Amino acid sequence: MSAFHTYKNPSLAVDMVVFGYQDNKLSVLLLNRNEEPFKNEWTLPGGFVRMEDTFEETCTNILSKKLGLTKLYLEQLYSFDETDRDPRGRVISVAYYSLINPAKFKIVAGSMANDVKWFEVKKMPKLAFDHKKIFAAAIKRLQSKILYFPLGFELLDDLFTMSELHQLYECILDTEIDRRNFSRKILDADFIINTGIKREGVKNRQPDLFKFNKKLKQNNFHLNIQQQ
Amino acid sequence: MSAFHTYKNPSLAVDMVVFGYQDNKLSVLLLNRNEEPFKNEWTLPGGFVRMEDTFEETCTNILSKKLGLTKLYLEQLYSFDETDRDPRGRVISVAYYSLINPAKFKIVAGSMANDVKWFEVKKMPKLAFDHKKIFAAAIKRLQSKILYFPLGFELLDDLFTMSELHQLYECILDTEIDRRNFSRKILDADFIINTGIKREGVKNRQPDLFKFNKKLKQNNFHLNIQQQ
DNA sequence: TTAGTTTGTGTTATTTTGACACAAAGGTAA
DNA sequence: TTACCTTTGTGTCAAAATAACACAAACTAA
Repeated sequence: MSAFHTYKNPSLAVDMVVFGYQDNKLSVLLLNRNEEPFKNEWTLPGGFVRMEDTFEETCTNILSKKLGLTKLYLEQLYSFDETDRDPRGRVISVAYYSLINPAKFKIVAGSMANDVKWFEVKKMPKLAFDHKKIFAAAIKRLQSKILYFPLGFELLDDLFTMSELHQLYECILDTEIDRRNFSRKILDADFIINTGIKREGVKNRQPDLFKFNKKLKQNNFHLNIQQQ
Repeated sequence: MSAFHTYKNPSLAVDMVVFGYQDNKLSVLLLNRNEEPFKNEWTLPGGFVRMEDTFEETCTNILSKKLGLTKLYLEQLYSFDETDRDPRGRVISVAYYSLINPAKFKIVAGSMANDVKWFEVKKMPKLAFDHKKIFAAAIKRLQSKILYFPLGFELLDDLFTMSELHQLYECILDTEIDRRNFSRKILDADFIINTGIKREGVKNRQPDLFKFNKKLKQNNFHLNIQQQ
């Protein structure tokens, strides 16, 4: 195409909605900006995409180098393209969301921010740019995807009890789920049945722990939980 | 962010999977390129995003100016970012898919292509770039979304019979669906019940035509059709 | 008219779901 | 240890959803 070099290109960035689960609450990691625009306001972690990096590489670099987070579940969410979404000029944002177990990491505010903090999804502050919209899309995706894909395990320890999983689902879906019916649905799910996931007792913990094999994630299941 | 102007930005393009339904077959619109790279090979329609245009504006411009298609259903699919996906250099592709009723338009090959043709999804030629991957993602999205959102109507005339709709679903999902159970599910769907969609006889056509009001699209429903 | 096809309605067995009873197991405090 | 409470596992059952199919009415084509 002859026009290949005649266009000026929009800038390209990634923004990430990093979910963590602690104390039976779902939280999101936010940075307090130390530069204009939106200085001292809260934003999603993000950064520009370099010519030689893929989106995932960009995400991984930002999270690992600046926040110390590695080996995360990452999934592309949507690309946000409104022409006025960044006051500095035209910036496309490719949004990703990530699920992490906060117990496994120490979050460190790098040079890019005054502060880094977990905010419960029900107590979010005002967000800079169009990040409120990105956050809303991420919550919606998480809520719908967890019904047919075992996302929840990313947020828990490798070993967890059925009731921990149950509470996680109630928290994410923001609804009550009958404990006994939930348990049966999980145990009937293909990814448990087909792969022989183990249940075992572990010292000093309750006797019904699941041992979760990360390889099981690929198997689909469907919970069909009714929203209240 | 001080780095705002120090990055060289990847080029940004949109590519579109335009679905049409004719003769009880689902087809996709492809262009035959008249320039290198991939000269004389088939590709999805697409083009570069200008600084002042959103993705949807870019899509609309390409489809209307070059192919004569207007007022289309458009939905963002995914953004493809592999660094080597375009031999000319780094090009991000934001993929959209579109549903049109081919009977309403005359497709014209503009200056950008040798030829424009509908290809049945089961008889696709080799595609240039990574467009095979984009096409596969679009089919998958269409198949899953049609189960809970009334997408199918975009592909039919404003008036259509129940059996036309039934055949469309069988075709898209590539499975057999019991005619009588399907009919009941459609009639029980919220978007029919809540809005009082009309059924009426029309001269010279079968007496069970639906009159489809475009405003109804917003209402969700769930068909829960079993894949064979 | 007749034969064949398409379409609308009804029936039924099976499966899935939601709600809940109850017992077993584990923890805690005396 | 016992008594009591909490947590967890299994079972039951009614209601709802689903899949399969019978049959009659309407239409088409000859």
